[in-house]
Amino acid sequence: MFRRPLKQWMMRITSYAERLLDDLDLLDWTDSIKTMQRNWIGRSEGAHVEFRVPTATNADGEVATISVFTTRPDTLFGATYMVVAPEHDLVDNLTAAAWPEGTRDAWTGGAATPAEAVEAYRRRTAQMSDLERQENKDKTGVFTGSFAVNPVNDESIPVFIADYVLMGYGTGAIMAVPGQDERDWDFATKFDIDIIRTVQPPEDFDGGAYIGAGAAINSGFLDGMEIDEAKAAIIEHLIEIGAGEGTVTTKLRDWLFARQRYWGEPIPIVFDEDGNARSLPDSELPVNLPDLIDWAPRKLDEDSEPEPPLGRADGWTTLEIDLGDGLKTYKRDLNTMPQWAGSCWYYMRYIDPVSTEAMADPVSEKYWMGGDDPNNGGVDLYVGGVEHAVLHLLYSRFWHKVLYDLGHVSTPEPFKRLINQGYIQAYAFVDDRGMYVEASDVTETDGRYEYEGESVTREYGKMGKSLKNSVTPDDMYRDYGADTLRLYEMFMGPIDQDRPWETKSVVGSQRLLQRIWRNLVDETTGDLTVADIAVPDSLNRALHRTIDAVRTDMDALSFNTSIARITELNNELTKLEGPTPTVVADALVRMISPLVPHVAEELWHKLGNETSVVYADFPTADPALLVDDEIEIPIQIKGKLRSKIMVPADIDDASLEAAALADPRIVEVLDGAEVRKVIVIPGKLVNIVA
RNA sequence: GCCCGGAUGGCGGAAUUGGCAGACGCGAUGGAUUCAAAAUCCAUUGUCCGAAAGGGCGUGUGGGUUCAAGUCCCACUCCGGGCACCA
Repeated sequence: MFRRPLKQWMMRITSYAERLLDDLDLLDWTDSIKTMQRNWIGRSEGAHVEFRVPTATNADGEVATISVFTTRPDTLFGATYMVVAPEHDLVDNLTAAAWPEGTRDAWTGGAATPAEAVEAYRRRTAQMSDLERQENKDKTGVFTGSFAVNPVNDESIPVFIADYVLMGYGTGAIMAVPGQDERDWDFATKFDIDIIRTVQPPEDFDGGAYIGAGAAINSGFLDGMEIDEAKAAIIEHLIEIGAGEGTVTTKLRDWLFARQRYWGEPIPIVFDEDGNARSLPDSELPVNLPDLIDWAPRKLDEDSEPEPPLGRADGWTTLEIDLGDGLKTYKRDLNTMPQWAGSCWYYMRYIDPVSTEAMADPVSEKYWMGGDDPNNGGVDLYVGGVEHAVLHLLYSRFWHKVLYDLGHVSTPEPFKRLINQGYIQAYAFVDDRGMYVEASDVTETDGRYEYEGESVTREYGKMGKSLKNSVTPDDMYRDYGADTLRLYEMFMGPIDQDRPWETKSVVGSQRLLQRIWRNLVDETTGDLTVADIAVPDSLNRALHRTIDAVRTDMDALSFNTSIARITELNNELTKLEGPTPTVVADALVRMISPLVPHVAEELWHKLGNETSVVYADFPTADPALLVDDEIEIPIQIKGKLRSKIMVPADIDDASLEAAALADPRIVEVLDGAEVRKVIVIPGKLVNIVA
């Protein structure tokens, strides 16, 4: 195995970073997903600062300058060394011919010259995987032999290379301020570099780097300023002396959009004999994958040019075409697109799956995406797992914004409302070596768990191979049917909450369906037990309260409480003597049809309907039946419930207070005590302070 | 380490703006039905004291605000998820 840098296609998502951040405000998403996206984009404000290295030159032969990004320009006076990433372009230029006089042994990595030290360190870094680099937080590095000049005080400070500075973030180089940065503190301590505090820590502070608030010290004209003030002042100064400016950086990197795989959309680019990329005309699109029998990559050694699987497609890798300057032979790009290429905009095609001219007909697009109010448009409801929080949902937003800028879609955002359904989690079991064991083979006796005779401890987490705790719903489907499975899953709890897969109470969902069935159908004969009779008043009120509640709850995707309300209504039917009134049966079946489509459909047809229940409207509550003439009001004394009274629903506050104070139970409890205050919440309660 | 989310009976969970904690279901207990059982139906079920009426306590822990706190504020604990040398 060896690592090889490749030249590949990138999408410049970073140029959309600000808009991806700002437009989160347009979205009806949870704060946690928005936060994850914000953190992923990782916007931070700071400054660029230029450090001259008088002894080195850049590629143009001018005096080399190292540009750094910092969020703490106010600490510039405390910069006692610099670090550039080992992969940084300037490293070769910065590497001095010999160790300067007085170079400490620890800085040289044991090498005779800076060039040798740098070479050895870079080789070591290149051999480490990114993972190893992240895991090993011990600071390492070597001195380049060069010194940079701190632009604010002309101090000479040593320049190191070290792998704790990442090429992919900021400028790939830092000014190190050990007094105010923990990583720099660790490095400076290990390599015996000066530490100058530039923020006054509190008196009781006895730690290393101090990153809290405080007044500037040892910082010339900044002394005494608080951090924000100092930042503004130093940036102004840097601009004046031409050594820097305020700037914004993001963690978000450009998006690597090429894969060296067979399965994927081929990239519609060809190369001429000089290696210039040319895009293919519409008439050549789409570029289809060639048939390949063997798509394993060719065997390579360290010196050969890497080649993706499509390189094996003889007869496809080149084509003859006239791209405006005569018939010529071109080489195709052999990379394919990542899976995101499709998932970023697939939803657009649902709008119009038949158009051969466009992604979607613009009129349909505008209608379905709500483009009449662009800032409020997008897919009405997108339900998906939280695992898509930062990749799919960010790429997709970016892609959609590009289409928006090109005028192909009418809204700046693809998904208006997003719901993340919770994970179904499961218990996992660990043996005494700390290894996970197959959860399905664990047995429980009296709250203790055993696996192959050994005692194991129970944990809890996301289902998957690593925890060996996956279960499938197949058994439940086989034993109870699809409707019961659906109903149970929705009844288990709020849609967005993680919860354990626990199957003991599924029988309750099955019972509900059976009880609904028996309230409408005679089990022995299969005949309807529904009659076109008047609905008793109390049942009618219960029906309309249920309709009202279920409508509200379903709108809120609160299926568990919807089901509870339906259960209550059905319990009323169970208590009812005689047949079920038709209007109740009709409304009940309409209400359950989104939850249990198969059972509902069958009942719907038994009720005499010819067309499918999916075309039936959801029932509507009669507002007149939602209000009662008399209501029950709880009466508290000093916040404790002491009695309840029935009063007319439209009672005024004074009468309610009088009724409460006249209640025999209250009179008894008060026992003549002085009433200091009475709080009346109309229609809710009365609280007496005595 | 940092950022999100969560904690309510034996269990899953319910509770618009602070306003009757425990809806609905599971489990459990008792009863009806049955030769018997399953299934079904009815009743009880936070906990402690009490025969009952009724009362004390009670939403992870400790404080606070309020007539009133699961809900608001402060400080923690534990659990789940994400990110992580990001300057």
